[in-house]
Amino acid sequence: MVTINDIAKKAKVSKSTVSKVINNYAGVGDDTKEKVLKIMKENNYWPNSVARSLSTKKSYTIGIFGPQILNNFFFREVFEGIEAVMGDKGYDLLYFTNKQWDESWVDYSYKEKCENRNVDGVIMMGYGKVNIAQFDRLLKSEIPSVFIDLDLVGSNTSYVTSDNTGGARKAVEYLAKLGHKKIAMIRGLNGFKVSTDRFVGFQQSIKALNLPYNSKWMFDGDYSMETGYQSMKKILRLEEQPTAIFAEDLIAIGAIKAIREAGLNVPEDYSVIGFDSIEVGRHYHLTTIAQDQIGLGEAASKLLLNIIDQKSFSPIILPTRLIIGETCREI
Amino acid sequence: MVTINDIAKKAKVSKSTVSKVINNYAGVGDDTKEKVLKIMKENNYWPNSVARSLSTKKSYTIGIFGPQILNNFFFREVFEGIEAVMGDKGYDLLYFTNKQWDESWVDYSYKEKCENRNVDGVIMMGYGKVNIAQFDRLLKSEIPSVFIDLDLVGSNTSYVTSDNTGGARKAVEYLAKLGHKKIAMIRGLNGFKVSTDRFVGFQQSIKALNLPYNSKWMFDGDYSMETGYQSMKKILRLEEQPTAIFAEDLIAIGAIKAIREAGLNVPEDYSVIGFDSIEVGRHYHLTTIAQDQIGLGEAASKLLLNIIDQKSFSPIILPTRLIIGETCREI
DNA sequence: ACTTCCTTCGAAACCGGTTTATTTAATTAT
DNA sequence: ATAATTAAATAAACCGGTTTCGAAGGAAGT
Repeated sequence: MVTINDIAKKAKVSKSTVSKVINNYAGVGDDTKEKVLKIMKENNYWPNSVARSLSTKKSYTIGIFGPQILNNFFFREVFEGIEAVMGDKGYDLLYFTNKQWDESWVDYSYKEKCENRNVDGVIMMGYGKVNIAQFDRLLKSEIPSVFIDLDLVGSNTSYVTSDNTGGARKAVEYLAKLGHKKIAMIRGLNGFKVSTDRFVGFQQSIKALNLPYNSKWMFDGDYSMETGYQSMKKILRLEEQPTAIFAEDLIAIGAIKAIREAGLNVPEDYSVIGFDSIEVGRHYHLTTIAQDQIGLGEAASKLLLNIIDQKSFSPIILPTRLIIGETCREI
Repeated sequence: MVTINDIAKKAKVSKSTVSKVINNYAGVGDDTKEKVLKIMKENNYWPNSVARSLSTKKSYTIGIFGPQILNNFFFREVFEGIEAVMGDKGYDLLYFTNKQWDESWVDYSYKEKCENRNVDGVIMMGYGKVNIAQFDRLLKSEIPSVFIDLDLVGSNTSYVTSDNTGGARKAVEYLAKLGHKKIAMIRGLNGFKVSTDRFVGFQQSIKALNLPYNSKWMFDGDYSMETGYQSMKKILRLEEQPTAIFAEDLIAIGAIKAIREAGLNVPEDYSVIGFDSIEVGRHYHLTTIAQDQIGLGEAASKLLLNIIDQKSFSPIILPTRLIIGETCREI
């Protein structure tokens, strides 16, 4: 690897002078500058980021924490949005794997991992509301951080999320507009803020529109087809039947599967409306409340860059959008 | 951030002693060691990876290059396999974004970016066969690298891929077993090795089984539903019709869409067999030749670790597997 | 011709670690 | 008691950069 010393030697100048050329600082004569640039070019030289970040404390690296986000339909798209914005600004992305730290030795967590790698900021995603104490030290630290879908704020922390409550209201209002009154809801993990918010929105609309609320129509589990499938099977056995199901996309798809297996159909026998708008849902022509996943990633990135520059810390709430597919009908 | 100097000061020893404790080197008395460890723990201290990698040349970071792999169904799963193995071994993943380099200034490419970030090795994926000259400098460098689906070897380079030729043969043989003789093939990007290999396997089987080959049944495009959709529309207009279609999953799904739009059905009117086994295909109950995406990521990671340790450089070819769904029928 | 003021450049310290070589202290051998 | 050996600890150099500060040299002012 060619270093700044090699360049200095070849150009017969000091490394400080080379450094000034690299950073385009003043105080270097035109001739010298040109000579150094020429030698840099000839040797394919580029200053080593690691060494540089050691002294500048700026690494042009953004850390990403998220358990199992790579095999998650939703977060993969968010990741894409992050890449777009961060790549544009010259940042690379450091994905922290879930390596086994010897927790007994030292309380080594998000904050320490970020400091350890000198990341300029970090995006946190895929975390629930439970056990948020684990983020305490990060929130109190100097490290700029943005949470996705978890409303945490701190000295250098903010968050980005979709308008989950409003989105859920939209879903209920749409179903109501189609004439549905008896609406079931199957939601994902109870400890996750997003699902709680959607449940709140659901209840708000039920109340506002004066629709019946039946606790037997409420289910939760995880964000899987299996949850939808099993919950729908339970619904199918109920005496008092709902006419519509509201559930996150993957869950909704599982529900549709159960409905079809029972010899019934969507939207003839049940209307189903999803939430998320993941790619798979489109193949089912699922009517759904769409989030803007890529937009979430982009917004999180822009917010993080703003925090890094100490310009703005305001949380961002993105609107949702009703996408009419073929899984709801008028009754 | 607490540094080695802070610890040294608090423990009243030199930083070299602390370093020896950190690395568990000999030459430190038991009492001293214990004292230093205690102070490290009390201060949540962990040695800074950046500084460390500057002197050791080992960063515990693996670079990942891949244009647009995040919005690609296939590579996202490969990524998951990489995370599993690398995370286990204590490596984090550095995803290189496609920032705009000023190419006019210096020939700054894969090799330089890797050196620049001190990555211990790099996994390259999503590249075609065309323009492989861009990898020349990387192949000749010291940087351990593994290509996925591109058969490049070098002083510290090897590759991992699926048995695409054999997989394609399996597809044709299966269709032939079901009685199909007229088989169309729609394949992805012409410049990509994987598609070329699959085409070779296809032709081998056609010849071996003495089936008719019709160049009008051969299409290429990219790895998209649109390619499948458009190609299938052309097939539907052909005078001499094939009875089966072989295409990569996403393309196959596009073809199925075109078939259904034409008022026909799968497998009644056409049998369709895919290649890849991406998650979406499962929702279509697609019969397909499955690759092991996660296995590819795992194999690439293990191979890379072997190259880093200078233990083994042999390319790895993973077998494929026929998954029988509901899109092929006997005729 | 002498001071003053820029401009250009390099020496040295620094970032937070590792590593080599050397000093210091304690132990063993003679 | 002295020399030789060993173990423990540190000083200093190093990794590849940045940054501060002072020196050297030339131009301008008087």
